[in-house]
Amino acid sequence: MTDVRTERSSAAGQPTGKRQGKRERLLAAAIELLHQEGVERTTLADIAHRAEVPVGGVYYYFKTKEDVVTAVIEAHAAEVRASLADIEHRHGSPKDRLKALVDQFASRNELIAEFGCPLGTICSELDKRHVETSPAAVLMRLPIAWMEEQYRALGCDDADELALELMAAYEGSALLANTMRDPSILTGAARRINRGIDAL
Amino acid sequence: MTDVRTERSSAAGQPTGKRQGKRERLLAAAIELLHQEGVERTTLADIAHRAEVPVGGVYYYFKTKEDVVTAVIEAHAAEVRASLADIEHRHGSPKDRLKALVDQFASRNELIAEFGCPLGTICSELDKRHVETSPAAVLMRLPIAWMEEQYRALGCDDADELALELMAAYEGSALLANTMRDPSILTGAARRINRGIDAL
DNA sequence: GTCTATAAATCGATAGAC
DNA sequence: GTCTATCGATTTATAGAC
Repeated sequence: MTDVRTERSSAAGQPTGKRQGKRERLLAAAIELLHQEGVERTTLADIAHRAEVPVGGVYYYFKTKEDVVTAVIEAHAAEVRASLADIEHRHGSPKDRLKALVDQFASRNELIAEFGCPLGTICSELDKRHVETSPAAVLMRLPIAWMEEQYRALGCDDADELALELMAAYEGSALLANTMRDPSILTGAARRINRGIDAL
Repeated sequence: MTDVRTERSSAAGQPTGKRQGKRERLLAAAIELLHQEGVERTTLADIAHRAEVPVGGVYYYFKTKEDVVTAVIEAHAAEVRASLADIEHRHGSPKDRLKALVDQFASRNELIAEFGCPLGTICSELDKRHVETSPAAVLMRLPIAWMEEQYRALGCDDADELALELMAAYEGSALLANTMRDPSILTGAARRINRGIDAL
């Protein structure tokens, strides 16, 4: 639906200097499809087709489907880390930083009402593959640990609980907004969360 | 793992009087597996095997896999309705009723940390089947509408928002508890929610 | 190094035996 | 009415051609 072309013709550190952005296209397609269609319902053929890459050719860039999932998780983690670093760079006070994160959440309300939170849905789905430690759990811990830092900088003793509460409020609202297909559930949640931050 | 045998040898309104509890066993197995393994990962063979019914025999009791899913949703809805009716019967005041619901949530913390909220996970997963109105959305609306009634009886103008907030806090905490495999996230959430109800 | 053709396995569903 | 045997479609993965 949306055009996610992060093309960069023959750049980056590939061994041979003869690569177009095929791996990047496959990864971008996988990120979209795993979010919109779900991990289990997305086939490698779907990914290859959206990336405009030959169907069997996926296995040249990824060993297995689980490798694709791992790459998607790492891409999400990199994006979250970059977002948090950007917020830290743009805002000095912990309160402003927390509210900037809430604002950033709010900028994707329509997408989340349609397909759910990218982090939340993938965590929920990957939990069903009973691996010891879910590889998606790191995605959740990134923003939570960061929020805990901010709350701690504000002098809150229960910084860990406040961070969990904020994330839970957001993820729960994302689930309800997605289930009811109603983005306004997320705007209401953002308003309440911001009010709580101001009242600290 | 847990024994869900709602056996009732040849009862209920079947056309012929010659039915053991096979359909009931299949439904009970489906309820468990859809929760623990997920909708997409659960096969009809898995369900038949857990119900100790011949593999192909599922199709005598259910037309298609989607029919099984529909039956599971309806079973969940019936259970939720029964729980809410029971709470209304046992408690007179809206505050006590809301807190009784939170207590009931809390009684399943370990199960939820292991497999997620049965309602939340099925809503999240079924949303990926882009049907107009998700059949699982009714599951979410049942407790939300009921909570809204209680808040309205307490004289809250923003009863709808309070109900959404409570449900979101619970579902978000369930997702985090499941992702981190930590039931204490749910006990912390329940404590906060109860505090909010008392402060009304 | 890249991709086509195909193997191997799995799953939903059906036809028909008992 | 109940269930066995099997079909057809799909999907992951590989072997090997170019």
